Amino acid sequence: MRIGTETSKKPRGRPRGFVPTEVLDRVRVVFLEKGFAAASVDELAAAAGLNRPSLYAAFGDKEQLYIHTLRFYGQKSVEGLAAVLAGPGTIEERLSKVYKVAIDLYTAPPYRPGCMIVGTAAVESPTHPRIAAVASELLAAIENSLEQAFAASDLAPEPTPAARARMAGAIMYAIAIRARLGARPSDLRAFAASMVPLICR
Amino acid sequence: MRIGTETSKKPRGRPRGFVPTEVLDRVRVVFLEKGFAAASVDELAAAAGLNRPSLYAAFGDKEQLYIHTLRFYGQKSVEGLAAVLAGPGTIEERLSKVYKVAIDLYTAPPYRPGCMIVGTAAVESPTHPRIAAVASELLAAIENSLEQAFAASDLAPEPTPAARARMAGAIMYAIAIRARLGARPSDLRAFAASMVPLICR
DNA sequence: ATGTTTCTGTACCGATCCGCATAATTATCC
DNA sequence: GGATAATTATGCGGATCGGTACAGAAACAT
Repeated sequence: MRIGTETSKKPRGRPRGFVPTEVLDRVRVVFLEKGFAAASVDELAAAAGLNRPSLYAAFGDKEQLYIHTLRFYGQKSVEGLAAVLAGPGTIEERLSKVYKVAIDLYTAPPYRPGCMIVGTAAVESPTHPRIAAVASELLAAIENSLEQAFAASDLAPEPTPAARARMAGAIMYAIAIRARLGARPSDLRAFAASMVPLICR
Repeated sequence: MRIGTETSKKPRGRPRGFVPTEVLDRVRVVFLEKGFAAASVDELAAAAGLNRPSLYAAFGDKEQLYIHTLRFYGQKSVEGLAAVLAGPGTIEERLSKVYKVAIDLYTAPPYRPGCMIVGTAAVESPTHPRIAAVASELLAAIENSLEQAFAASDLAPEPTPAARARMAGAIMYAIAIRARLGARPSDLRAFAASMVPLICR
């Protein structure tokens, strides 16, 4: 099995008929809607546009495919978060932007899927420790990125940047859960707007 | 099918060999560990100590059994929350007690299961709207209970009790998620301890 | 005792599950 | 062109899935 996302120069045999990152992007949609356990490999292969053996050859079994997808999703999310936090404006404005972007993604029709980590990875943790480890890493990366932004801001030293980051993260997870349970985007925006000043006070 | 938890006086035929609430309590353990999709009816029946047909006759299909279990779990959780909030002490002390009780439940070995609503119901929401509805009701009840406690406290009118309740709820959901991902109880206690003064400020 | 009603237990159903064995296909290397 | 290497496509296979039919068992009513 070749690593799913590597890009070596000239492979020996027949070339792939697909782009691994595109496959992960299509598979993500299914995992995000149904979760790991309820998503069948048949559905995943159909969504990816290839057959089961190709999926297995490229990414391993269902758990490994899910982990590849989760890492792919999580890495892009963390990068997007860092990009917004590194942008212009006060820390309040940037945090508001973070929540705005997140709410748009989390409430995208027709699934209102929330966040893949909070919404689908958490449930598998007790029975799939490798999934739990990846999800924990990603949440730590998110909160680390938030902490750096707070540390670089001109907010009061108390609460500490770490405490603010954990709080901001908690609000994000709450948004993700409520989105997945069907909350309206307007309610989530109001929720975020009411929390930002409390985090940045 | 008789309603699972009713307690009529004198049923006509052969009496049940089980107590519905005890069955729900045993089934809850399996659902809490594996989630709805990954828990098989065979496992559930074995954990409950009865056969599949008896489960179906008493509670309906797997989704209805899960909903019965979720309501049973959620109602007891809401009652426990209200009891702690109605107890003695300042609002800070009572909120700390709420988190302490929650952390103990959420990190109970060997599964560190977190909360059934956040940890297992959320993932099914896009594909099982009835589960989503029940989960939303329960979260609303939790936040409503918190809001009443804040409204009855002597905290400053700003932030509003509703905002404090949503924030306190968000912290609780974050604790549940981190517990299910394997966080250590001591870290969760430190997290809760750092958040209580921010909520009650 | 007889009949009625309800629950229990066995056994089965078709469908779906995940993973792979095998063979055909398509590329590079010599 | 021939050999090698990697991917694709077909299809199977054992297991498990959720749900139920049916007959036996245990209570009440009369």
